[in-house]
Amino acid sequence: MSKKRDQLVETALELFSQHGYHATGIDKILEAAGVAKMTMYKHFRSKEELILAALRLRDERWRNQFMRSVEQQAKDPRGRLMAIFDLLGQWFASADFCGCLFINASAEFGDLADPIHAASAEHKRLVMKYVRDLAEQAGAPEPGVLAEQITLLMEGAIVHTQICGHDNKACAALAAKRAAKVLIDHALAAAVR
Amino acid sequence: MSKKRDQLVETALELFSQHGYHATGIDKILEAAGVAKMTMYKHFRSKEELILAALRLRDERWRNQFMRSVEQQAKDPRGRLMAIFDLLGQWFASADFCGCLFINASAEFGDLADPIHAASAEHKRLVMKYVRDLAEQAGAPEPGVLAEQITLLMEGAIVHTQICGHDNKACAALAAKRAAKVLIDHALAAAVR
DNA sequence: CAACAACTATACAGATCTGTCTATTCTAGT
DNA sequence: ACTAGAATAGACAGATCTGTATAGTTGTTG
Repeated sequence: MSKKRDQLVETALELFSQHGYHATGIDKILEAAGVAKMTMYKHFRSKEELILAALRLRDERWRNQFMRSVEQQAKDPRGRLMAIFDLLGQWFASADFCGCLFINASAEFGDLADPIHAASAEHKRLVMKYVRDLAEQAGAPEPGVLAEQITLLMEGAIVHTQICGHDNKACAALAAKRAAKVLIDHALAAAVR
Repeated sequence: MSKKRDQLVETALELFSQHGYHATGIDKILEAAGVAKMTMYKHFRSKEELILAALRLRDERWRNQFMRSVEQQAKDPRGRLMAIFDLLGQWFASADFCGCLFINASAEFGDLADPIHAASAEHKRLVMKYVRDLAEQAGAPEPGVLAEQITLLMEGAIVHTQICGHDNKACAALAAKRAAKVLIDHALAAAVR
């Protein structure tokens, strides 16, 4: 489509990740992207729309990479559920880890009716649905419950790492993985019975 | 101490909870608290110091109430670990639930060196230490590991509820509780062996 | 070349933000 | 009742924010 538009969304994504949404002014994004202000307002009606566009891009990219990595890391559903936490560990260890953009967005835009908050909720819903599908394939008798438990561990690990730092190499991811193993084994053992 | 100072911190706490830190201007706080601007700047050098004071108050109150409730809800350490999630459920169901102020602060002030971020990290450290003590009393062979797992579930439940809403009565708290039960039983079973 | 769309630079409006200054009033302790 | 400290209102500076308006510059395509 438009090259300038892509540059804008890309730059916005980076700056929002690093400094948050309110703290990142339009002018900073424009300067970093090398785009004139009027060009931006041709593409986006407001800052809110730019945020939403950035979140859409992030959601698409993150989920695609997440699902692709999970599926190439293990072939069986149970292994894939476990692989989730290895991927989190890699993510946490990356230099540009700034936490989850959607969790951060929900923190800044707390109103449930806010479109930005709604976009975050939708992202989490989609991630959880994917985990649920894996749990179902693995034969969990209550895939929804297992998926929610695993999702809680994921979100907890993300937040904990963001707050307490990721010096201790993916510590939270390891703890989450151990916990997930117990929960998965427990759920699948109940299935066999 | 100073009545006006207390009003300021109290009001700041409420507004920061509802609208976030950057989005809440000094003027809004002053108006809501019924305090003049110069009075505030007599007590606090800057907005950052007001935020830190609000977080200190919150940390003290939240942890005190949390520990008191946990300890009166159950007498044995294992029951207390489980009781954590009943308390979370009550918290989530309260009308003024806005997520965890410290998680939200870390989202807005992402820099680990930021004093506000550091205050959040310290709060989480203290909460986890308390959980660790409970795990130790319960006889967990690796109390640090169990504490981290439980903490991850707590933070996950908080974030998930904030993002996805708490209509479905403390749903995330229930899922977390079920997961915690499995993890605790697993840890303590290993201890007996 | 001509025409049309995309983009740019720059100034601007109007609001809001943090923090300062001054001059006045309230209030509590001796 | 007097005085010192606390709090007040309100204006102000200077920065920054979102969004608009204008006029000029590219670049592509027929």
